[in-house]
Amino acid sequence: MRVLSKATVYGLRALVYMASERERTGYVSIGEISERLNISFHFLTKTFQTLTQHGILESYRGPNGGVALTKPADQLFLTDIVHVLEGVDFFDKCLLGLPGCGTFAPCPVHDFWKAAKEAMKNEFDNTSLAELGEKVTDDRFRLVA
Amino acid sequence: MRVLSKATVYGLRALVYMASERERTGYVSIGEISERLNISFHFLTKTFQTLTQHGILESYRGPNGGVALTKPADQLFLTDIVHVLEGVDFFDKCLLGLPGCGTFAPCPVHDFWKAAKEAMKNEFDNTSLAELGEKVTDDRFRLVA
DNA sequence: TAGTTTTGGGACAAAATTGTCTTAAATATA
DNA sequence: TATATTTAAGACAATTTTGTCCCAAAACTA
Repeated sequence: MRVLSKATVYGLRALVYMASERERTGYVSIGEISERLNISFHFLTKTFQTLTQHGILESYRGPNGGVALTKPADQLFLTDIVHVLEGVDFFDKCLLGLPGCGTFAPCPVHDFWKAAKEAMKNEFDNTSLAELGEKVTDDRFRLVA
Repeated sequence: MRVLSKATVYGLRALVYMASERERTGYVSIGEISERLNISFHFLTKTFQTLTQHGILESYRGPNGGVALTKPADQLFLTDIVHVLEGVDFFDKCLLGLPGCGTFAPCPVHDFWKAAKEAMKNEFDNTSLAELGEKVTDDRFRLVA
């Protein structure tokens, strides 16, 4: 049951890593993140560029440059990231791929799937990067194989 | 939120179509299904071949040949199909893609995701092709754009 | 100013998924 | 037996996703 593309998975892991570095101030370099999390530097860079373009991150070039969250981590939610990286229709797709599947013209699994999506969206709406970062900092949860 | 590959989506739609043809006896040709559901004939054929190889369908060649469910539609569940087309580890994957993510070494979203997967699996375990086929027969639900 | 570090952006390659086509094998019918 | 119908199987192409590489632009440091 694969729900997120690799680009999104890497982006999320990287953002949670940033959020987990609580006390730290200033920019974090993409090189550091990619090393720590074992993610391809260039691939992550591209994902981060779209996050920057969409206001999730701000970046700064040069020595001591890098990226930083534009808001405190407790104000950035999974839904925000997923909307940018997977599209705003992420929680709005038919399980059987039918375009325009809805209450008026539903597929046979519409009712169940609608509920499942809502539960998922609810969780994503209420889970912040800060919350996930803390779990990593407290060391009971991991971000890397 | 895309969960199933196109191969699985097409396969499922086709199977539900077969189940929806209640009174019918004998084989249904792949050509008929692909026409009715607007699915590429050759692509569907390949998916059906793997379903045949895994005992979900039986096939018969020649005039009046086609495919048929190996069991009554009320004894075939979504989980059966998904296990064949997506793999038996379908309900067992980490949202963040970490290999071996589990209670002992969880990712930060493990608890939520585990529950979500269980809910999903529970629904798939208990939804039969017959149930979905009926919904289509009764005409309140659709399988095609 | 020159050199180093870092992101930005594009070209490009590899791999996986999706889709098309051709031929063979099995079966029925005339 | 010859022909038509249907699935089986594999080659192949197109598309999307994933991954790599190179060079430019921005910023710091000496």
